[in-house]
Amino acid sequence: MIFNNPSSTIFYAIEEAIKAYRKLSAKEIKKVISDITVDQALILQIISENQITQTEIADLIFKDYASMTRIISLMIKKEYVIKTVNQQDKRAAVLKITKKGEISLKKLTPIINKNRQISTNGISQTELEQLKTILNTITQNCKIN
Amino acid sequence: MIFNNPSSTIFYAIEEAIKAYRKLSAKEIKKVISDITVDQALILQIISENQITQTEIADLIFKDYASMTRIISLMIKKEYVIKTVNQQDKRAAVLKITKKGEISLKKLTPIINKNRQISTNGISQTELEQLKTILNTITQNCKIN
DNA sequence: CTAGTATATTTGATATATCAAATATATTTA
DNA sequence: TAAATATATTTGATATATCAAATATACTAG
Repeated sequence: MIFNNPSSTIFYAIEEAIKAYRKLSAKEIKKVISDITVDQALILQIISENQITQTEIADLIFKDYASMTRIISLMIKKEYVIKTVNQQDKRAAVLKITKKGEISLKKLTPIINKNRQISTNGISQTELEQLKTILNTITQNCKIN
Repeated sequence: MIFNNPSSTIFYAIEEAIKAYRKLSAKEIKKVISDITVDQALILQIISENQITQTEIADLIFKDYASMTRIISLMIKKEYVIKTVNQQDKRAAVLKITKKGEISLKKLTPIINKNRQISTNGISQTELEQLKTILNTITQNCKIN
C-alpha cells in the first residue's frame, strides 16, 4: 500500500525517528525541569554559549523567524531569558540567559547529551557520517528545486 | 559550538532534511491544489486506498490521535472527505474520499511521487536501505527508553 | 447481567510551523 | 539627502503536535 517503495519509505523512517527522539527528549527533560520544552532547552543552550540574534538562532536550528519570536517570548515569560535592544543595531535583539536559566541549563545539558547518546547507541561513527551525508544530499536536492 | 560532535549533528541533519523536504512538497502541491496541506494530501491518498480508521491512519504516519481528529475535520470542511459511523463498531469512524477528493488526488499523486524522486536523486537503493536501517535503530533506541 | 477495563475519538490547553503582511531600523543608490 | 532596498523582528491567521481529561461504545471477568 503506502510504504511501497524505498524512496517513499525513507521519509516515514525519518519522521518516525525524529518523533521518537523528540518524545524521548521531552520525557527526560521533563524529569529535571517540568516547564521547558525540547526546543526551549536547546535554544537556552545556544544563547548561553553565544552572543547571537533571534534570526541567527532560527537559521542555526532551522526554525521560522515567527516561531523564534514566539518561543523566545515564552522563555522570557518563564524567566529563562532576558531580551534587550542592541544599541549598535536597534533592529536586533540581545538575548541573555538569566540566573534561573543558568541553573536550569546545568541540569539540562547532561540530559540533552545523554539523550543523543542513547538514541545513537550501537551506531558507529562511520554510519553516522554516512547518514549525515545522505541526509545532506536530500536537503540539497530539495533546496535546488 | 553546538554542532560539535557527530551524534549531535545527526539530529540537525535529520531536521534540516525533513524540513527541506516538507517545504519542497508544500510548494509543489500548492501549484496544483492550493488549499491542501502536505499531510492532508498524504492522508487523502491513504483513505482512498484503504478502508481505515483514524487511529490506524495516525499509527501509520506517526500522528497523534488528537491531531488526526483535527486534520480530518479540516478535510471534511473542505469537502475532500466524508465521515460516517461504523455500524459494526460505533466508536469507529468510516472515512470516504469525495468526488472532489478523487479529482484532486489524481493531480496530487504524481506530484507526491515526483517530490520523493527529486529529493532522493543521486542516492542509490543501497544507500537508502542503509539510511533506513540506521534510522530504525535510532527509533528503537528511543522507544526502549 | 454488571462493574471494570479497553478502544476510538474528541476537546481543551499550550507549543510550534508557516505564510503573508506589517514595523522598525539600517544601508544603499540615484 | 530622499527614496528605494535590505534586514531583524513582530503580528495575524491557520495548521499541526502533544498531553491530559472527557465521551462514547465495546468487551471481559465475575
